[in-house]
Amino acid sequence: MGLAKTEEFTLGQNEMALLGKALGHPARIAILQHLINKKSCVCGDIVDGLPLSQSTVSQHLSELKKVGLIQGNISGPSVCYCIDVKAWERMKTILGDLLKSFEGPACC
Amino acid sequence: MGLAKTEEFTLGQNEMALLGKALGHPARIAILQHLINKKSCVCGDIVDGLPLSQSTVSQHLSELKKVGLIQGNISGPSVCYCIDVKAWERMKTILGDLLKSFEGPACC
DNA sequence: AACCTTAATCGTAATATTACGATTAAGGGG
DNA sequence: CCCCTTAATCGTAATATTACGATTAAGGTT
Repeated sequence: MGLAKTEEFTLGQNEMALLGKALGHPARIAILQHLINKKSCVCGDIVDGLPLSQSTVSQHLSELKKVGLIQGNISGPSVCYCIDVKAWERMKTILGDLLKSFEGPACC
Repeated sequence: MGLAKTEEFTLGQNEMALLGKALGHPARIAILQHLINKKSCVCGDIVDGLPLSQSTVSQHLSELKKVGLIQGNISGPSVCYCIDVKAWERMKTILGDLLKSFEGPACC
């Protein structure tokens, strides 16, 4: 059906999944890396650094904004995007815990 | 177009994105948690623990298998799924590095 | 061999995602 | 005020994802 049955899973599982989904496209990874490296946070610069059209990049930015990982601050005619520190810390905790939670060996 | 332009991004970005995508559904998170907790690795038990049909769970299992995170071992009439230790370690490194790579503060 | 169990695959439908060009809205600069 | 720049949104199209029932294939059991 294309509609994920989110209601049937725990809040934690859904939160992890939303974070995973946000990281689930190379353009969004590239955007985050750009912001992490603090090359610049201006939207136009992000667009210039990606092999995608302005409208497509804008869509990816709004997906990242939707899960709270980035924040957009209007700065004159342009917009400055930055990592949201608290959201990043939360992701670090949530995904970090998942990654740490498996200690081998495999069961079979 | 619905077709991600993977060729235009780096291998690292694509690898991270594939891992993110694999984690991008609560059912797959639940499956991984089940295997991590080693409640059992039998496919039927995984199906019983999820609010989804057998065929849908099978699809999620095959997605996880596609990115290498899990492995299926045929055991008589049933199949035992387990975390792939090496793939998990790699994910830990790759996503862990990304998570660690941002040290605030935000630029604006 | 006939049968049951188990899990993958097929067929199908609904919804989501990705992408782009065009348009819009908002902020400066002349 | 008119124009240019900037970035969001709209409209649209192609492809992907999610989900389920039905079928298939493979392994045991009797």
